[in-house]
Amino acid sequence: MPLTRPRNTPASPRLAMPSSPHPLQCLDAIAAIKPCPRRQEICRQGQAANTWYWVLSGVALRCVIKPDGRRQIVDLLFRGDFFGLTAGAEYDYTVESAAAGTVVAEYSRKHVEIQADSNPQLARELRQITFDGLTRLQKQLMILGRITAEQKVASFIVDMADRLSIDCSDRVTLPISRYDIADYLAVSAETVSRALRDLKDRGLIRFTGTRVIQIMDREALQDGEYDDVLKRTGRTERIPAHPLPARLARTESRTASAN
Amino acid sequence: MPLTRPRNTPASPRLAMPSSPHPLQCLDAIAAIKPCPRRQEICRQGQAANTWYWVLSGVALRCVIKPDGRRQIVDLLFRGDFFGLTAGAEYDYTVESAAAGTVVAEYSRKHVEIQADSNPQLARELRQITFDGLTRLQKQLMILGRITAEQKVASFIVDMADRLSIDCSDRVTLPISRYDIADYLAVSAETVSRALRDLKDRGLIRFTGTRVIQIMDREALQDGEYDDVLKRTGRTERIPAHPLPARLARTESRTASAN
DNA sequence: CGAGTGGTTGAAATCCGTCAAGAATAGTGG
DNA sequence: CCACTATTCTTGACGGATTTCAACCACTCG
Repeated sequence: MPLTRPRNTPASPRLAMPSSPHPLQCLDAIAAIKPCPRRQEICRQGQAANTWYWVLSGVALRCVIKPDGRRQIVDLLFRGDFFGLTAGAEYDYTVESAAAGTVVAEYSRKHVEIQADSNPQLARELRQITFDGLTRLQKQLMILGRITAEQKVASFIVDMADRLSIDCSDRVTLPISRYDIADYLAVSAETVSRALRDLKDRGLIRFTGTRVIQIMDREALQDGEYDDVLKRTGRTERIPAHPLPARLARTESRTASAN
Repeated sequence: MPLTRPRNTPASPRLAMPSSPHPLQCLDAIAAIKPCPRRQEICRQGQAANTWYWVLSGVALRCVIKPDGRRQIVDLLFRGDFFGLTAGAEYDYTVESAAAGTVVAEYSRKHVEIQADSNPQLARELRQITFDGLTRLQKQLMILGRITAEQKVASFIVDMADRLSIDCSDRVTLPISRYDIADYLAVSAETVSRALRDLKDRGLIRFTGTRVIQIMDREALQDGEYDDVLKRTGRTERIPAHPLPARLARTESRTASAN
């Protein structure tokens, strides 16, 4: 399968940023493009973990079913994010697309690893990719560690703005429903709704649409409560870190399509 | 400096390494051994991430200060675990020893990476190490995602038993204080104490010492919910409205604890 | 022995999940 | 373009769970 490369072609008109190729570019030849209808399972917990994925567009949810039967969303995946990498032989999570127009590239794990054995640069990129996943998980861990639901929701908004906004407009379109946000933050959907209202009433955010938020006071959102200066330390900024492809190009208006 | 290493380390419970001695063995030459007194900082958030660490013995806490000033412990590190691997150029967490007799091995990140460039096997091992870290974080995410504090504490106990018990005696010595457990589970120390008492009163665990626990009913500890009412009632799924993944059938019987 | 740490317990206020119902929105087919 | 329906989102009320503040106990160490 020849495969149209995501880089500078299909899914999105723009997304150039031709400076650096994307991490797995040398593997395009073995990749398969897979468009996913809304709510389709891409990989399932328990299956043999033979494929690695790269999100080309849209949104995907990495989730696990908790012992009490509820769903816990462990990671949100947007364009440029990878998933499918595991420690064991099987996936220990399920990934499903969360928006129409979601497209992923599939890479054979075995082939990638063989390639990596003879390509140190690729090996480094794989390491970097995994580190990025670690960073996302740790960030989420910090959000779940917040005490009040309002703080969780506030942190979530800021995080989404950081990941989805190209410009610094502090405007963000929530990529998932309130119910999914609830499963992501481990609170009830009703609580999410109430927290958003409270944040609005307190003037920290403003709504342009049901899912479109204008951040009015980013500081207060992050700090959660009173904004002492006690935690004055180099606000660890976003880490563009590794040569991610065009991930930051025009992500803003997504979700607009369909749904 | 050839160093003695904790052979049978089960960094990843499953595919341990029966074949190779330890992942970074070929790097012993560049490692430095560092004993850490209790409560000593091993690396600090914001510092240049130039060193990778391997825990030889004892306990270490990987933690971050939350915007509200509280400490959140994001990972517990025992013998055989690695830390210090980051996506960016700086550590985005602080690691401190949590028990007397903690010893770590220090590896120069640069040297390791150079080695890995010419040693595919090492590169794979580094990947595996990182995956193990991912697995730990996801597991912790699941624990934080539990609803009640009692479920969090119960899950924590089982997790500790899995990681620390050599035999399958279901007996475990908690490696950290109630306060640290609280920071790890994002609840108050008082709640941890009460949860432990409740678990004991319900017969799910038994205390041999303040920190020594005998697990009496592992099933009940993991599943979290107590016996009757709540669980049946077909309350398996809420929100019939939105397209939840249809699984979760798994709510059926589960004999009450007894004992 | 007194100070310090770690652990436990009680009481009050608050927060959140659950249940229930109603509004707003999007999608579909005519 | 409209009606119609399914989904998503919001709001209220209530009870239970957790945080907070406080005090008290056990143990260790100088």
